[in-house]
Amino acid sequence: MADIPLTSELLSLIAERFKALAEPARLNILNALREDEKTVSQLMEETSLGQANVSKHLQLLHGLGFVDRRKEGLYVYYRLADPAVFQLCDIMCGRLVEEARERNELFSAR
Amino acid sequence: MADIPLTSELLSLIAERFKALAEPARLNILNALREDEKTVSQLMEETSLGQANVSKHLQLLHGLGFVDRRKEGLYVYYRLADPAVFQLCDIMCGRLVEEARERNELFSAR
DNA sequence: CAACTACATTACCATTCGGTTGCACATTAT
DNA sequence: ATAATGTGCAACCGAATGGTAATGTAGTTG
Repeated sequence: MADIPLTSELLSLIAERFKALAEPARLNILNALREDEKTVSQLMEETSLGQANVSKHLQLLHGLGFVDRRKEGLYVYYRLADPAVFQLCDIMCGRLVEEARERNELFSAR
Repeated sequence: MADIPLTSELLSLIAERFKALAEPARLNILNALREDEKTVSQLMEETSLGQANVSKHLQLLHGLGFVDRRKEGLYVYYRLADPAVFQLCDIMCGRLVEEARERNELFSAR
């Protein structure tokens, strides 16, 4: 983990970032943004979440630098700012995907 | 993120694993286990956490497969079971470490 | 101007979660 | 057997968190 002392402050900062990804709703939003930048309304449709809910999650992700925004007229477009997110998910899946694939419980027929 | 459909169930499973790392106390424990396997008592000393607290965190980490245990006499030795944890932290640090290094706020003099 | 739309913000509620206390269980020592 | 030690576990409490409803705000349209 680099050659840097893991002070309790640094551990808290790392934990804070993990916490942002520790929520299905936010992972869902980030995954929707993987394809393209999207407005809050579009994200509401794709994720089936309420407006205030999506907005709140986006504020959190924006505050931590996971997403950027761009206002255009009446709409606000959000886009990924940290592609490492999916690298993290891939690693996190790892054995998870293996197990799931074997059990064939979570995926549609392939 | 692999070529696998991200069902809501899978998103929940991924989020659950991120949540395990979204806590300074657990990151502290995992980091202590990086050097070597250790007993609950040793982990209590290194992390300055209460006994029941350490035990509870270890149960959670064990349930998700992040750590393994080995009972020897009166002691229980815990060890890392998923080295990917630190790979995740490294990535998660990324820009975080950069920013911190520049501000020189979080690290002792180097 | 007023009406409408897209989004942000606040307040509130229900749930979750980290930490502690107390107790139970297993193992070792006397 | 009794005492002492290491650990697990249930119950509880206060704080944090996700979701929602209501309200505010900026920008557009008529």
